[in-house]
Amino acid sequence: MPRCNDAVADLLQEYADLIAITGGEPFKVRVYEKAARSVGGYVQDLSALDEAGLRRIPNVGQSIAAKIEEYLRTGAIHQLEELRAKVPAGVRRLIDVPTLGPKKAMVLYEEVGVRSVEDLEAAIHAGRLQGLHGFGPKTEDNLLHGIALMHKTGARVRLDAAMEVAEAIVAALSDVPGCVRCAYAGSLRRMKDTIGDVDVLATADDSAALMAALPGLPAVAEVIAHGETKTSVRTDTGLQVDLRVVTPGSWGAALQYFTGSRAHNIRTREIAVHKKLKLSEYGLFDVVTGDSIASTDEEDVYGRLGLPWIAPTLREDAGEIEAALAGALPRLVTAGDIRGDLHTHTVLTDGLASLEEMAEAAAARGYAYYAVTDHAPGLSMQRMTDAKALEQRELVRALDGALGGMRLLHGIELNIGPDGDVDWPPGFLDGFDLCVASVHSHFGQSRAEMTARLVRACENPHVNIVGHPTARLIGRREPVDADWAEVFAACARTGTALEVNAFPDRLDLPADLIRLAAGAGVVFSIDTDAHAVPHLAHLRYGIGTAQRGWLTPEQVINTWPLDRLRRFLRKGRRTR
DNA sequence: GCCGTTTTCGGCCCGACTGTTTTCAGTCG
Repeated sequence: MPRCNDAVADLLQEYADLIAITGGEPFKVRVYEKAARSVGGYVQDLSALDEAGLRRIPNVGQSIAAKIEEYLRTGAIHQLEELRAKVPAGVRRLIDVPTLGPKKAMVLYEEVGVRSVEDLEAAIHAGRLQGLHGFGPKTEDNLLHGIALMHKTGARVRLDAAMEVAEAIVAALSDVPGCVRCAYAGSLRRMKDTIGDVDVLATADDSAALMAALPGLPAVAEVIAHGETKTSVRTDTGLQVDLRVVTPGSWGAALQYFTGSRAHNIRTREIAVHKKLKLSEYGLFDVVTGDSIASTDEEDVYGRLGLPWIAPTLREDAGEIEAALAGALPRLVTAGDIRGDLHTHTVLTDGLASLEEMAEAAAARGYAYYAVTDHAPGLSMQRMTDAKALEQRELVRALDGALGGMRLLHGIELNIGPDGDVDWPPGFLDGFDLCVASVHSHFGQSRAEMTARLVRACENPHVNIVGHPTARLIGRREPVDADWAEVFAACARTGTALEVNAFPDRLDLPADLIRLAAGAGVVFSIDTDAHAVPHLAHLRYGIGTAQRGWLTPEQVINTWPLDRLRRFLRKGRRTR
């Protein structure tokens, strides 16, 4: 189940959306949005807090604390219910369409009677928006494109959202009497960047108790199918969950089968056929005698096929079978290899926690080093100044080594301007231990412009890491268009690392581009881009993405010892 | 509705971009 904080954050965000749609006070909208973010990123669980505790959360005052209390006590907020009564749920979903905000959503609802995204699409095709003030032909095109983008990701959900649901269900089912083992499989175990449905596998001698338990879990809204060994449900967030139960002796074969991918499974079954064997979810069998040869664990199943165990993140039939047969599988980077996070924020710009709080949490994760990289002034809304950066540096130096020996690096997240230049001149950049540089604007440049822009950033002797290189937001913004081969060549030539941003709505670079870049000799930094303490735990998604890109620890700069990392960060600088 | 080197009221991030306008509203980051 999502944390209570997340549920409250969702409600506050919904309240903000509904105020905006109904034309409420703009300041009020921002306050509720800020409160939602603060609550979502707050370390302590809300349900453990009293009124005074709630009010200590930034941007939560008397009124919002009262609403949170009401929710914790009754499960609802009456002011929110009143707004919900005024605005159909589908109208709120309209603002999820890129380029469609609250104002236009309300016009569409009041003037044309549009009550959902589907209504909007139909209205555009029927020409019912023509003549409507503020809706010209270009707007219609943009809306249709936005809707198409939404449909493309379709019902797929973000990796972290699926993970939360899966982990809660696995935990609950593991406690069911008779359950021997339980785990999630499918695309979630392969760490794909979006998840269509959650596959859960369990073993038990008698499946009945597990079949009965799943529909009764609190997050379940609807039972789609209900049989003896398979039950499918839909959660209250609309995510489909399939539970499959096999006997304990079939665990390995079933886990292999349900982890997939389909293409990988076809390959492994072909190998079985050539060996006069049959591979199914129940085991690996001798075709002639029908005897079970292997089934209890995955290593055994792969081993009897003549293969080493293959990490789930590689199972896409993207060369892993050939590599396995040749004994050439990579030693994949793991969370345990990571010595530090090199892209993080604090309250100095748009983070939610102080430098001390972030650093303490990083030290608690056992990091040897940790870089603070707040936004540079080019992102004007963040109001960074030279003085603020220098002041923060003193704080960083004072804390350096003080938290369990963890070394602190003072970094910055620069903005790569339209022409590839960055926020500060070389003289000022010399003072930072490292510079991440990212695209935050002008996403629609042509391929030639964007390529030149990124190459120029790499050629800057102060730019160490290109942050979230494609700038995609999963389901919301397409990656920028660039000649990636040229960009990767520039990275390799100049000693510039590419980021594997672990934030679940980014996962950027994406895995396919990671493999291409690695082939060009590029090195990487797996970072969380954390804006709050809980975000530091997103590292796992960056690790999963890096593994899907076949990365080894050697190719990841933040697995390196600090002295080696520092040599890399020196790049083409004049000093240090 | 929150907050405080502007401190219990008055201000709240702000500039770029787009599409639609003919001077501006809406959206985005």
